[in-house]
Amino acid sequence: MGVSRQQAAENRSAIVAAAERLFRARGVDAVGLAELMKEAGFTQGGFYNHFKSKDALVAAVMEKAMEDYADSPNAGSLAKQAARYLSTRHRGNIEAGCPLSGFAGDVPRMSDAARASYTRGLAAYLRRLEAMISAEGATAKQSRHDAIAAFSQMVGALVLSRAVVSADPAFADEILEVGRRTLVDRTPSTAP
Amino acid sequence: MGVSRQQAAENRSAIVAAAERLFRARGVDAVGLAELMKEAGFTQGGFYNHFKSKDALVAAVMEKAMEDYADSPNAGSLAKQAARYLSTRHRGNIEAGCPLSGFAGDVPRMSDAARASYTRGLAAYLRRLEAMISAEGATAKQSRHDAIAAFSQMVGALVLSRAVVSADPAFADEILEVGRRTLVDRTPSTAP
DNA sequence: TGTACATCAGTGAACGCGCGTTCACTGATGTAC
DNA sequence: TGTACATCAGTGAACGCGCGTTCACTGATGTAC
Repeated sequence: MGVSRQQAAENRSAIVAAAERLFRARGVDAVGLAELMKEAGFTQGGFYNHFKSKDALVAAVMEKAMEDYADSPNAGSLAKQAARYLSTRHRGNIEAGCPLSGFAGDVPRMSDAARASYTRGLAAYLRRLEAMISAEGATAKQSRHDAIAAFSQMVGALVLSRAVVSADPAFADEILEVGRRTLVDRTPSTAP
Repeated sequence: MGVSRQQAAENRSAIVAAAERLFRARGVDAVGLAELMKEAGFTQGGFYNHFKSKDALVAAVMEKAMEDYADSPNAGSLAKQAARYLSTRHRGNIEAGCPLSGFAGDVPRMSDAARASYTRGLAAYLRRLEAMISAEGATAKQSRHDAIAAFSQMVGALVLSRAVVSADPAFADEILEVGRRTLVDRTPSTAP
């Protein structure tokens, strides 16, 4: 068709963005390239002008998701972050929510490149939580410990709540509620 | 071939068992019926003598996984249960480990029947944890809260550790280690 | 207890379909002179 | 600045393949008498 280099780069981004949405909502294997390209506004054949395989796209999606998430704004305090993370709104928004929980279950089955991106993304996010906890007065070591513990709690509660929400919404809400209470009311970093 | 009813029932169980292993290791979509039936020791065509569709098999797998897990032995105390749950051994054994974490990420995309089984299985497992916490002296309400919080922590830590273990094993170990410390050294149910 | 027949779990080939990937072709963009 | 040509992102049809599912057939099991 003849398209400027800038336009081509934008088109590539559109493919990655469409793929991220579809992959998160339905899983990588359940989304075909034809559907994906159509969703992004192109025909099937153009895919290989941008990626050498579907696997390469998956890696690009993970890279992009982690990059975007690193640029997302902080809530201000760990308690506020947890309250937002463990909201029904976030639970319902798997397509655009935290990719660390959205992709967590699928990552072990992805390519080396995708897993490496995920791992870097998780490390970066934990550093953000650490910084927030540090700023609230904890030691470095304690901050790291608390960040990992708090995020495990957040991811576990979100994933479990999502797993049961359609079959038992009240149960799903209870899981989020307990998570919020645990993280918000926690004794602030004073354990030995 | 002509096979007794008991033999047929055993064969069905073999199919479900093979499916559970393969589905957990590679995901439902990545496993074909031909491969699955071969793994169970049969030819492809026989599948539909036992299940009306692949979806029905998935539901049967979930039902069976939850039933088996309900029958698995307790570790004795919450601390011991957590130590076992957050071991590198359990992390490496996704095929036979806790199905609540093994399937957690995939459940939202499964059929109503599979999601209902999962939800019942989670509720049952939490009741077991509650009973253990109760026995350690907590009130009923506090036990429920603690069970949900502890299990969220366990699932989150295990899922995250599995996600990063291949790219950064030390990081993965750290996540498990923090989870164990948090659950084992926790103040025992004395918060308001 | 013995015989005749219905049942149904097994086999293995075939079905249509959508998958990931390849291909020949188009034509505006970008470069060389 | 203008012309000639190479580049390459796009199209859309086609490739082989493995998918879930269906089918006709087999023959030991289980039932009826």
